[in-house]
Amino acid sequence: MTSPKETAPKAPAQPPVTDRLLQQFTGYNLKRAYLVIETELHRILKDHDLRVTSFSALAIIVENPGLPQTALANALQIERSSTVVIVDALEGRDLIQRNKVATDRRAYALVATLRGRQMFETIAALIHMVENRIQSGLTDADRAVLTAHLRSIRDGGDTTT
Amino acid sequence: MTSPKETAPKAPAQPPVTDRLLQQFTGYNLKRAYLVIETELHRILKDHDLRVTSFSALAIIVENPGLPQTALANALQIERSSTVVIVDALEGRDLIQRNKVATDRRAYALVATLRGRQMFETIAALIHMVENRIQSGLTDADRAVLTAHLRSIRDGGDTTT
DNA sequence: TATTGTTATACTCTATAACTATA
DNA sequence: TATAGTTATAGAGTATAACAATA
Repeated sequence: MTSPKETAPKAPAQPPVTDRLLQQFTGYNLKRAYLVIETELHRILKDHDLRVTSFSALAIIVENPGLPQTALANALQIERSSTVVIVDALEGRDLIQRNKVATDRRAYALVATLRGRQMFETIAALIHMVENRIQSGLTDADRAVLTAHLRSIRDGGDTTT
Repeated sequence: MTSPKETAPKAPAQPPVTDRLLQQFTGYNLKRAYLVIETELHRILKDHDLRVTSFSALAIIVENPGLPQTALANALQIERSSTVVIVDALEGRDLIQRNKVATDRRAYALVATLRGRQMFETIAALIHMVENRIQSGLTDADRAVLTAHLRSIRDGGDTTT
């Protein structure tokens, strides 16, 4: 394998260079499949001036009204200090509010505004549409099998359901 | 749904906040499954002081000896100027070389050194092991189905093979 | 005039550490 | 003493723009 053809012919400029090896990996196929959805996700979020982290924050706040910033940081797996910027931005756009907590005057209770909930619902619907379109080549049975397999990989083997 | 329980109880600090919605998406399951492999990949690469982009660059150069930096930039989907830093680092560690091109004195022909090829092979073997371990819960048939499904998603529906 | 590689610079995202006000 | 949120700062990674050498 890998015959030493050290001499390069010309090398076209477009997308010629595919790395054969990486394509063998399931991880690579997984990534490529995920990238299809991620790209669509980015496109949708861009229309609403959100990045993935901001949208995740919004989603978490919508689904967990009243949580403090530290819990948000844990959920997003980022540092507390980094949430400040994100929360600032969401608050500045009137998508969420920092409410006072009666029992602990250090903490904030984060809640989504009506506007925030509406934007979240809108985006969620768009994502669902993308999902449906992308999965149009799969039957319901296929989809179930796929989900089971992904879960199996995620959990490190097993499942087989 | 989403009853307005705007009052927050206490909010535990650990990993309590799961966003129900995101978990419905296949894209999310895809991401979680991919993250399992990506995490392992990062761990392996860290041992060799490489990041994903650096390793991709090395892989591409190993598989396409002699390609110029512009082609590498295209393959990696980054700017030409950004390849300079990456190529500098790989060259500084004697993993690749910048060779002169007789026919075009502006360009370089990038080739991996023996050391670079060996490191690449070592890492590739480690990745294969991770793949095998992670897929241990899947039969060969399962794996084939999974790959077909991933391809289907990647190509935007169809395949059904 | 266009292209290869380079440099200088700026921008985005995140982490670290130090601070404040509470607890 | 510990914790919630904040600030200032630094770092990693990448893009943009201008440049020299060559085509």
